[in-house]
Amino acid sequence: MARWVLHVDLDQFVAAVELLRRPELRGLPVVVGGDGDPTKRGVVSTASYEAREYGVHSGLPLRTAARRCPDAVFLPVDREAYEAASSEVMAALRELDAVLEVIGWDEAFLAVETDDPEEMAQLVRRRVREPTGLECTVGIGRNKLQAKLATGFGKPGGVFRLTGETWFEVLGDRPADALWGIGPKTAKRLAAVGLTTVAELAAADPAALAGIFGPASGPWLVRLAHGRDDSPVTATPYLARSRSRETTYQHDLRDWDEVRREVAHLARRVAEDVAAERRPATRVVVKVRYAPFVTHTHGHALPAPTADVAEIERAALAALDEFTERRPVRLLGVRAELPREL
DNA sequence: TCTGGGGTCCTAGGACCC
DNA sequence: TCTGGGGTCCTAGGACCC
Repeated sequence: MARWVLHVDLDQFVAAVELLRRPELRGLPVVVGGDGDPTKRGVVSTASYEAREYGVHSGLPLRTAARRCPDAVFLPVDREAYEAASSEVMAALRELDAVLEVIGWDEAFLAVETDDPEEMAQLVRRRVREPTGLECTVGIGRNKLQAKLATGFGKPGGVFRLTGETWFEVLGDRPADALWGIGPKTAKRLAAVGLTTVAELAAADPAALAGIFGPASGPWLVRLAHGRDDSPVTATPYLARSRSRETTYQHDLRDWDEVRREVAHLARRVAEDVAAERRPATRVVVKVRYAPFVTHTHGHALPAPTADVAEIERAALAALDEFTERRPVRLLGVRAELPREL
């Protein structure tokens, strides 16, 4: 029997959960994001396939979505509902004879031993659909990278296999940012040195790219373009490296006393989250996004690791004091870093 | 009328030490 | 008379992902 990696990805997950409890919306353009009011600051969390026809997609400002698709039904984000649905899906996947690595609300890898991965993928789709009513796509690969990329070609509701034998045939002529980990900025820098497609990046000299992108990132980009990935599928429980809270205000804050109160409030919420982890924070960082969307951070290591609310609040306010520009503020955030071990 | 919230990892530059 | 070189830690910022 051969080793395969399956990547399971729920189709339009957030919208699908909403459609389950509002079947009357099926077939309509549905947009989930913010508090459901498309005149406010916020972005699209997930758009139904019908809404995507209008150019509405995740990350799009709600106001833009409303302009592109005025007839869409806008719904507020309901985290708890999605977390509950996600738990159901992951529980169903855990029933399978495979190593399960959960990588998000709506995504997971499975390491399986089988001679018929397509049959296994269809089994996965049934095992998810039966208890939850949710559809998913399954990508098949020899490693996580191949499986993850395969999923995109199987959507929606399909199964797709991508291996070393078909990698360049499927992806060679695609733009570099089709790869998992290459975004618009890196794609642009690659294009500037004449590397536009996956095949071109794969043929590039790792040492030359190390000079441009750094000693780890340069060679990694070339490995990525070859579809190489030796990271294991691991069921090891996830240990958070940080906990953070941030808020974009509907109206910019101009009063710095209010900014201080908001940072204190965010710090207390972070401290509660940290305490719930039963691990101390080692560092506290404050983020300020000014009205023109310019973002800065200041932070310090704590004198000693602590989960104490008052100490974390004090550290956050001390970090805030390092911001000397008192211009209108659009967003405030507080992040606590946690030790890697424990 | 712009651009959420919660994360991870990498890089670069300066401090500091031997 | 010219001030090396390497390692590591800390901090800020950037990029990316879901």
